[in-house]
Amino acid sequence: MTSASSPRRIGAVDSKTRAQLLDTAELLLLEEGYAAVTSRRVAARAGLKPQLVHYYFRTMDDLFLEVFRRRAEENVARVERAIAANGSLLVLWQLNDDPRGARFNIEFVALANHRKAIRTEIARYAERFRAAQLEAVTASLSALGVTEDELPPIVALLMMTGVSQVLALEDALGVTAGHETTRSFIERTIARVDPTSVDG
Amino acid sequence: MTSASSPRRIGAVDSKTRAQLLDTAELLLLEEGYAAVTSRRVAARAGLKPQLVHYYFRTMDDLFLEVFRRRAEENVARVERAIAANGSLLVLWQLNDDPRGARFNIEFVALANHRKAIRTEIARYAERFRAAQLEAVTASLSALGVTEDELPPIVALLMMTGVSQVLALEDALGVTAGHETTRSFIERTIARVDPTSVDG
DNA sequence: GTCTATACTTCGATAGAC
DNA sequence: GTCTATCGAAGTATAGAC
Repeated sequence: MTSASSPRRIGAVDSKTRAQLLDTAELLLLEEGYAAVTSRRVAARAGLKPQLVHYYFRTMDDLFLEVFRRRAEENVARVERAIAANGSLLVLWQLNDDPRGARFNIEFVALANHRKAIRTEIARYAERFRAAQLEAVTASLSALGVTEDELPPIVALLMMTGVSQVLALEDALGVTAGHETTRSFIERTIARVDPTSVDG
Repeated sequence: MTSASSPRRIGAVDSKTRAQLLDTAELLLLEEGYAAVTSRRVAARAGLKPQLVHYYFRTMDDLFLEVFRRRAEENVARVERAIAANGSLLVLWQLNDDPRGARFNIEFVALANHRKAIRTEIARYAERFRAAQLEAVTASLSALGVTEDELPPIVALLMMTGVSQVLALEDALGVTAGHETTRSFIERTIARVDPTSVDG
């Protein structure tokens, strides 16, 4: 499905150079924010010519979408794998408590506010990711005898997601007061309600 | 203190036009993200000439900092006022559960990642804001007989902050599944532990 | 697949007239 | 305080040679 409308040539998706550009774009995104991801800067950082960016990606939006999709697919897969192996609350928390992933999210949410074409894609992923995690949280809480009334799974999940986002976000600013207290409290609480959780 | 080093003229801080530029910059920031806040676009949206932006703000960083400071001061003041009047958990939650404020935060955290000169200022504010709220949460929980062991105030605060951030962030993407459940659960829980809380 | 060359746009910032 | 005029840098994107 090589999009017939445009006469322009586009490089193969399995190209090594293409992958390199995606890696560099992601690096730049995390280090300096989405606004630093320009064709010139990505190319310079990768030691390539700027025109190659446009050879592999028709527009910069295409590049952003590919950077996003690649990591998003990996994240969903990682969560599903972890859940299949051990869907405990502790594992879910540890998957969420990932500064790099959280910063990635922040950048793309901000980018979605700037480039509307990207918003839909991110929203779709957010729903998929949410559903996968919700299933695991629901199963966990149910197995532990926690009822919907006591703590709805979606609330537990949003809390987990929210706290880990804030921790990562503040980390990026250099504000870390109370972080250790919070992390250890959460881990202790999980260990208390779910004795089967084992730290890996 | 009119910064002697530069020969360049800078407009008065109490100028009406200056305030208008700040309003417009903030509007643009919320609607289209920080990358859309350029001198040309701010001016166009305000019905003014781009050069006026540089007349009132030496650099774009200065403009961003002023937009940030203005709202930050207001936020801190609002929280302090609310706490003085009624420092209940419910009021604190309602102050945090403000989509506009949360989106403002996201944009500036992302901006801080892009413009390092702005990072320090945001971090300083984050600490101030955190301290003001922490004081109120600590007092509230203590008055309710909740011990540090049961729930450290900083943990309660980070959870509140985190959840409201995630709700606002998802709202912006158009993802709202479970939001109502979460809001009502939090409000019910607060009402349960703190019967003095009265919805306003 | 990568290069040179290039068109066009938008940006930040400044000088100087009014 | 606002205007005209203007620079130089950086951005996206395309055409066509190799």
